[in-house]
Amino acid sequence: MDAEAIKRSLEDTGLRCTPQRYAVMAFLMETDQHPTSAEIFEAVNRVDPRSSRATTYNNLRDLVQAGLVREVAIEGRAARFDAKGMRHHHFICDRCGNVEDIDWYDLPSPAPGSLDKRILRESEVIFRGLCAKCAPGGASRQA
Amino acid sequence: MDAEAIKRSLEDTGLRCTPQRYAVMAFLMETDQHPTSAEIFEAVNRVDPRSSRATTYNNLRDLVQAGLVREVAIEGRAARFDAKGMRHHHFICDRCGNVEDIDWYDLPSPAPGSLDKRILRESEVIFRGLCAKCAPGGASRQA
DNA sequence: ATATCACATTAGATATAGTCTAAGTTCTCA
DNA sequence: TGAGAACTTAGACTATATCTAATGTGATAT
Repeated sequence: MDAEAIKRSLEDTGLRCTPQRYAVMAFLMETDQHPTSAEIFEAVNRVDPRSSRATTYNNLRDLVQAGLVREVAIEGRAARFDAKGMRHHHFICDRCGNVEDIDWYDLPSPAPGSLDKRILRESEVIFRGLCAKCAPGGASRQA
Repeated sequence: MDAEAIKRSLEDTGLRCTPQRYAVMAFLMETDQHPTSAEIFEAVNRVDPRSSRATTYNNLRDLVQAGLVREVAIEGRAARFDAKGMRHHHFICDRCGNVEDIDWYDLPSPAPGSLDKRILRESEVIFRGLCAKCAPGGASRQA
């Protein structure tokens, strides 16, 4: 996605396209690494040092509220962030904490009645388990 | 589950059945509220003040490691804990952060290949969305 | 043009959640 | 009964994230 498209997607949600906000969004769209806020802060300031930690947090909050970014909480670790592009599920490794995207596929609804009145957010779910590196026989590097 | 059964389940995993640890486990088994560590600490000490915060955290860590308890991370909030009884999925409300159990049902695996070498943990997943209270028309109390 | 005002950024203080340390206690088993 | 392992504890510490108050920036009206 080009600069103009990012700018438009920001403004479509009522957010100004500031250099700092743009940098966060652009970085999230070009990576598939599900970075933490600290990693985003570093990446943005590596290119052109011009965003504070507070602004990085502010912008991440705004982008999540605007529905452009998803935050993924992980037990005992910093939250990770993911630009919402195409619908997809997530997989989090129980051992190293890495987050991976899983291509979208339809999941059946829970037993009728058990989710009455609840609105599932597009039925995107989080799977847990051991990633390729951490599974027995894998390279098993701790992240 | 009675006291003896809790004691046995602890010792089966190699953990001593201390009063503090027993209290944490018993509280988690009798509630369906997915409490935070602070709530567990308070509940335990309300009955008989005899556990420190550090011990509560230590025991929660031990119980999670032993596979008797599940920790559920939530963006921007304290982790919540859940005694693993019968297999079940989880639902987390995007608005109030409440966690609900969803009765177990089989989910189809992701598209073949997309999880190569990954090991799904029993295919229990976390759904996201709006709970009954927070959905439009619901009572909408913030938790 | 420029005044105004809402939106945005910033450094640093503060809050919250959770971990570590070092000392003491209790259990187990030889 | 003594030794070592497992456990508990208060309080210090760390990590993550939010808040505050001052400053900066850009859109709009006049």
